[in-house]
Amino acid sequence: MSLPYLKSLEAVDAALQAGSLKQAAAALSITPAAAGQRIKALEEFLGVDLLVRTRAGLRAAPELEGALPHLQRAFAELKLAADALDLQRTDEIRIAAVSDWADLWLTPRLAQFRARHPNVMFAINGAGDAPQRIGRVDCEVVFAPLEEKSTGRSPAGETDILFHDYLAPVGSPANERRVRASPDAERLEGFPLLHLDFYKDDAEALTWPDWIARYGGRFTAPERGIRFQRVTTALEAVRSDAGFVIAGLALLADHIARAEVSLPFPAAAGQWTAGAFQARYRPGALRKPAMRAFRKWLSAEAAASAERVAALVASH
Amino acid sequence: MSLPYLKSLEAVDAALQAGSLKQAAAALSITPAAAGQRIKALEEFLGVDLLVRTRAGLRAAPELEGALPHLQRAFAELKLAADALDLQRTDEIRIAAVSDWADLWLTPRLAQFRARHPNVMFAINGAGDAPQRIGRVDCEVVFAPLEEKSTGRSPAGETDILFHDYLAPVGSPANERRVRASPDAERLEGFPLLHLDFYKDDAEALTWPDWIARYGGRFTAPERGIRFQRVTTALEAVRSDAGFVIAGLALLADHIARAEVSLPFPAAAGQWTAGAFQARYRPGALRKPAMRAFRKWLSAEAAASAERVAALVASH
DNA sequence: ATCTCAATAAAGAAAAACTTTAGTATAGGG
DNA sequence: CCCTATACTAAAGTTTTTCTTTATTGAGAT
Repeated sequence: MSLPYLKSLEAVDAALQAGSLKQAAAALSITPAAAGQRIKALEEFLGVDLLVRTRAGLRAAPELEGALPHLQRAFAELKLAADALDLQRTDEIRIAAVSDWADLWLTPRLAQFRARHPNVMFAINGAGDAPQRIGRVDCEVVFAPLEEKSTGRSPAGETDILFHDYLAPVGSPANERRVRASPDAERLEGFPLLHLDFYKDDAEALTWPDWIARYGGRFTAPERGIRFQRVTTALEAVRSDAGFVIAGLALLADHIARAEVSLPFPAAAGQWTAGAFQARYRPGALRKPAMRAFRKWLSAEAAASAERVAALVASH
Repeated sequence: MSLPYLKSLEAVDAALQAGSLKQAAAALSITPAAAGQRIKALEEFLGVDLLVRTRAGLRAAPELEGALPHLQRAFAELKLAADALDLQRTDEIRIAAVSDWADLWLTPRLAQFRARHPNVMFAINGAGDAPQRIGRVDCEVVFAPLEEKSTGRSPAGETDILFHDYLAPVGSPANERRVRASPDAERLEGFPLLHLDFYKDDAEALTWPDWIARYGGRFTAPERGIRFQRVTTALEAVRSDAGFVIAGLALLADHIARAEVSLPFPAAAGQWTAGAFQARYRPGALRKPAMRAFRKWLSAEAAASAERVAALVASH
């Protein structure tokens, strides 16, 4: 028992509720012309005018009388159903992201997106202004090796590569000054080396032993020192002059720009990661306009960020 | 408050009611694949499974529980609304036709269409197997002058020209035989002339005075005699040997073929009408598949009929 | 009369929905 | 255990619907 003209009926209901096509159209987020077309299609099919257009607004035509109460109840119920399913709240974006990326990269930039899209709510790693709801996250951000397109079937959903990171030693400005004073050969002499595990699974991961071997002269037992799982905590340590750490500049670009941390050595003495930060979108998530906008924005911001790191590496 | 995924919700409701996608699809007159897609689209959008697919059929997923009663009520109400509007009965065709055409031409042929489309119901000029309903007729058949395409705007809706008619004297077979025996000059001598007003507004209308002047020799006061408004009644008069009438052969072709009436003179002694029988379809009416089929059939039948009259005129 | 606003018409563009074809899993029968 | 029938799913491509844009009409207000 297919029932055709669902959208026409919706428009009729909306028009009667709103009192004018224009307002009904606004309520349905379509143009007035489209609203008129929906209604007209049904009227033509039935060969009856369903709405009486009067100067004072719209009224139900007598032919509609029998159906109108049903219509109104039907759409009221549908609205309840939609609420129960959270169909309405299309303006919520749920993100699960590796927390360092979220804290260091996304959060500072997000204000900008939110300024442009004031009614989009976020839930990032469970926290945020969007209430907890049914359903999985819309977007997942990870640092991972690049997946071969051909490797099996893609895991359903689109994946954007945001940016690679660039690993290089980072220290506090104070420590940087001290290092600059030392001769090259023993420049790291006396500074504790901090180790960050965040990138350790990367195929091109740069460790202190690697770095020393390539650029660094002498240093006894470069593999020793405090290990950090998270970039954020390593960053805190560096800022309190605890030593140098090899970290990804992409996540720290802002801190470097604000001179909260600095590069003690030429940035060229570093290494691009093989993997990259990647955003994976749940299939279906991109149906929401808000998600499409977010994806576009995220990709653009990521590109800008990559650009900036590349410039930093080239110039420094 | 636009509510998206209306069709998805409809499919969910139908699937739960039917117990299987296949049956739901049948109920919605779509393919099972389409039904699955509708549901899947919504599930993806929400990021939740709404239906639990089990060997024993489909069940509502827990996530759906809150919404399900609303959904069911909503679609039940919609169905009521649709019934009230007769949205369902798509297989009814309402025709308003000039009654002579309906009685003499359409009705005899309609059986053939009905054989092909057994579940299409007709209401012709208010009578028929289709119940009385709201709304205007779907198709109007008139005998009228040809409208210039350019004359103003078309009166909304498509118009098909069915066939022109051919006016010529018609009589009963008995009278025909008697006429054939008479010499040409006084061949109409002694026969009452019957006058049919049906075609009188046509630009090329052929009347008895016209005919006598052109083909007929002498006849005193050819404009006198009984006048008939309708072809059917004139036909009755002719069949009871009341005299000769100038009538349209297109409507009488069957009667001529069955030798119920006959042409007392060569058919070439006649005149094509300027106007034609025309079918005007209400805008929107052709959305119904049944209407499209009817239109196609009607046009084909009309063409065949025109062909037949032309052959009759040429041969006789 | 002229202006403004809402509604309508028409055309083209965009998005949704559908069918087709092919493929996968599962239950029942040999 | 294997085969087959059945229901569902996936992907691709096509058709239909729906929407926006642009222009026009018509009614009421200035």
